[in-house]
Amino acid sequence: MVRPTMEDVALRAGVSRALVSLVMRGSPKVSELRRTAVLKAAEELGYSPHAMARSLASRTSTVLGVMVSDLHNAFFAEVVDGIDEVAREQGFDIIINTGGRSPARERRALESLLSFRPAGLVLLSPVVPATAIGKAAEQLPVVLVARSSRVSTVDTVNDDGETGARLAVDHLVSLGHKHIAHLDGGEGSQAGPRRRGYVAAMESHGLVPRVVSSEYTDAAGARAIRGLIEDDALPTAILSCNDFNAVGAISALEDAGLRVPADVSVVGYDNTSLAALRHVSLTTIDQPRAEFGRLAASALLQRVRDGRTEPVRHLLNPSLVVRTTTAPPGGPR
Amino acid sequence: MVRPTMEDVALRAGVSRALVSLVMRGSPKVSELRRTAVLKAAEELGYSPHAMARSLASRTSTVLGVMVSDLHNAFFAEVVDGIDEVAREQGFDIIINTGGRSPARERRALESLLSFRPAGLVLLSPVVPATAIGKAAEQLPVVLVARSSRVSTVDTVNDDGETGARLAVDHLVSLGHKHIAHLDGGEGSQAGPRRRGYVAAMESHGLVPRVVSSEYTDAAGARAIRGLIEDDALPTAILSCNDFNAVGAISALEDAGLRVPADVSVVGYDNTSLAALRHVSLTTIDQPRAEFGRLAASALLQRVRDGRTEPVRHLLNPSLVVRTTTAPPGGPR
DNA sequence: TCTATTGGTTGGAGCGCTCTAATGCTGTAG
DNA sequence: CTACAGCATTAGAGCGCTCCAACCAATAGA
Repeated sequence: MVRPTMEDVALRAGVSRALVSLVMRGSPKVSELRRTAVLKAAEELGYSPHAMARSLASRTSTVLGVMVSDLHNAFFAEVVDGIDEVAREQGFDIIINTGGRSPARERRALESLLSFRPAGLVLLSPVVPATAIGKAAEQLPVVLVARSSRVSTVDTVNDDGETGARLAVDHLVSLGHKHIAHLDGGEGSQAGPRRRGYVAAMESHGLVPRVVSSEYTDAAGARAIRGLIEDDALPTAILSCNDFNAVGAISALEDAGLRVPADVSVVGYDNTSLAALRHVSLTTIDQPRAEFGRLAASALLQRVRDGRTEPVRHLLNPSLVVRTTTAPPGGPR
Repeated sequence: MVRPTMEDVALRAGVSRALVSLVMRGSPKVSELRRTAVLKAAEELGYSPHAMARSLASRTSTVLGVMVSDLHNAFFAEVVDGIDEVAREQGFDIIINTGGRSPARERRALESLLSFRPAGLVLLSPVVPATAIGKAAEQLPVVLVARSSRVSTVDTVNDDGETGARLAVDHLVSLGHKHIAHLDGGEGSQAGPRRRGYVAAMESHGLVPRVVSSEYTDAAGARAIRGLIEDDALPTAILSCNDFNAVGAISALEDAGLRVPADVSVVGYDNTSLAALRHVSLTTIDQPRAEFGRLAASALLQRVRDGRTEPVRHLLNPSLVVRTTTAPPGGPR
């Protein structure tokens, strides 16, 4: 239950602690003889370096902290994949922490992450106030993903929600739809740009936008649809704020005896694995999630190693993924 | 970009470093006067303790390491919630790391986690060899979730897959089904117990078990169903190895013009959020995931703080969740 | 022969903290 | 007036490591 230290290895290999340190860090200025002796001793003792002591002594860190606001959302998993890929490539490790979508928990998660003094921090769709982010950014490089910021010291990586919404509207219009409603994401992150993009696109097509207030959940999507049906105000096409919402909308439509896409077309947003399920097969807007992660990690590493200081703002282009929930009004011909 | 140290706080508050340390750890033997002075100085400097230095000096850690084999699986998110809940309660933080279902990456993730010298380690459904786990267990308390082990030094938390499969079979039999096939999970974790439970339950009902080889994905579920249809060997009910597989099976059934549950009943396993979607509404077997996490964290903390040494084996009872994909053969009456 | 140079190796200081033992300082009893 | 608690406070060592400067052959150049 007690791990060997460098001292133990040094003793066993008959060299000094400093030499062991050099070997562990792969220094070229060690004779082959000593190197093998040290490695052998380390192996025998089951020694592996103490990352904290190392980082304390060297005043550097090879760890990137990642705060995931919601572990349940598969969106973040793919972003983390991207971060992990780049970090690993560059010899960095990542530690993850979760905030559970609550500002208080997220704050604590942030504190905890900071207490490890990582080289940098990636915050995935954080809900903490901007001031907390600004404070963190005073201490180390910070990148925000799926959340914008005016703080000039942090980098951001976002998708262009306006473009994404426009893509969806254009697709529906090209199929012949004129009555297209948007179930919006309320206060949710990125809901604003999507809503704006929808409205702008509708207007540019000379159509009347109709924004129905909703949320990022399937229950909310279903509720919104039931409301539309009650008001006898069902459009021929729906643009949901995200995939979950879209799936709820589809359920409610089917419950009401309507067929998708024959009677109503539905478009989601995010292209989660849910949308790709054969059973769901949702037309949706894809965001390059792994690319988000790669860019975030790269941005961090640029600051850490190349000492970049001017902020970077990545705005990635979403793309349309056509599956089987959209068709011309009146059904596929 | 440079964080203040205890020394800085001490200087500013006009006290010694040791006193600051006491205040930071909430020691009662500090006068109110000094305490407020120190806290004020800390606040002004934006000081927060350096977790690594602390853990190095105290030779203890308040961090639990969690290795998640696959971040994309929502199953793990809920287990982590449970771990987090207990850990937070007891003043521990958690750091997460991901292995991406590859033994090599997982090994590296393990190394990385160990290098932080956490108080204990939770491995969620790890795929690394047992020897690697045994080695880790020599250095700190280790708990395995969703993976069994014969290593006597590690604790385990699992669901009783045999019972779960039996629950599903009993449900289908009680509906009147006699031809029930199992799409199995191959080499997947926990696939064995589920398969054994299915076979035993079928036999105990005097029915002929039929195990169809499949995998834990929706594509595999669909493929298995297409195979059964081609062979003209479709049963009246299906027990899938997990929810994903079940959803794929349902798609393939519907593609073939069959109705679920009118023509074929389908039961999943895991009760993921997917199953709960109105659109899917899958009858499935629930595992108490958050409870897995809570038990895992508790087991760890017992070893860490109470010094327990005999291993603990938790085997939790799954339960049946009836939704709308099961009905008597020939359709609901 | 003496001085540089080079490559390998080492002692020691110090990273930011905790912990133990010792210190100073009251206040009360002898 | 000394003695002795009892409490708040502090100096100093040390956690496992890195890093710097010093050191020590062994070789090269003069």
